[in-house]
Amino acid sequence: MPELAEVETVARGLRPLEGRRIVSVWFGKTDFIAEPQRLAALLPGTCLASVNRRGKLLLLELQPQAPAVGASGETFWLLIHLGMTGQLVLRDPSQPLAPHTHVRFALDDGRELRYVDVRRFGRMRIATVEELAEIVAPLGADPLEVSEDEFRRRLSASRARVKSILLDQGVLRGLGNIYADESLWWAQIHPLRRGAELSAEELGRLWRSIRNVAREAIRLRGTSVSDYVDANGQPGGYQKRLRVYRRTGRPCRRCWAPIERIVVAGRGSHFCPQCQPARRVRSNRRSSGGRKKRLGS
DNA sequence: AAGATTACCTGAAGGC
DNA sequence: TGCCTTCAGGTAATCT
Repeated sequence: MPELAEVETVARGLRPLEGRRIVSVWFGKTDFIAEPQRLAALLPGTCLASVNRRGKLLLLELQPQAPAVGASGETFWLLIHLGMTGQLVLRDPSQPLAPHTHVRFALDDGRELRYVDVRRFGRMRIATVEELAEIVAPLGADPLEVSEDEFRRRLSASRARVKSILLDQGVLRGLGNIYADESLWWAQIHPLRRGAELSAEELGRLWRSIRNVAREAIRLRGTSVSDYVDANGQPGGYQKRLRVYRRTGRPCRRCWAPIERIVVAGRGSHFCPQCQPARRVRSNRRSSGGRKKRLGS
């Protein structure tokens, strides 16, 4: 599943192509492309000026070389969202086409950038500067750049399940099901807990967990559980580090209790029932006096 | 009206 | 063996 770390890895793999020119474009199925004609008309002859990422969205900046009739000549962006099974792979044109190859960008160095997507949950479109600003505006904070204070403020503003909040791209951009589950395990927070009921300490743990998981996942070039490969067709390495994701019934790496799976926000959610209690942990039985009083508002 | 649920899409895997 | 059902999940649309 392409999330922050996978898309970042793909972006880094495409960055060496900056300065390359797109010679021609070939299309297969186009039902996941916003305006295929616009792509077909605008892309050929453009120069790839930069490769960037915003959350899970890839931004390819394209510079027209000789402004065509009717074209403004200004730079524009090719936006690519890999959805769930999308792949962008650099290949030699002589290599056989993988099934579900839907777009091929022929480059001026003789190579070919291919978009492959079994389920076609991915999206592709052209955007002007103004359109790009509109598309990117609703996205939330970058998990690696957000301050701890800002993170706490954003999460405690919602009464939704913390798992849902982490998946909400308008709160944080780039987290998906895998890294949400993994981060909650490291922070020892149950996925059904509500954002507004998390303590400052719990939110601090979650903030740090997300940063560590995201950084480590990027370092290991993403998680490959089903389809994900980078721009060179290579799988990532973070699947070896997974603590809960798709480990239902297997022992928790911290306490040996069997990992459980429930559905939250329509997504399989994996957690340790012992390390990630559904209710806030009572501090200490022996300190008597029952549960701690919450500070009055 | 925020929060929860469903549709989209295809292949793998499990049940009988 | 083969057919049928279920599951996987990012996002937009729809429901409550």
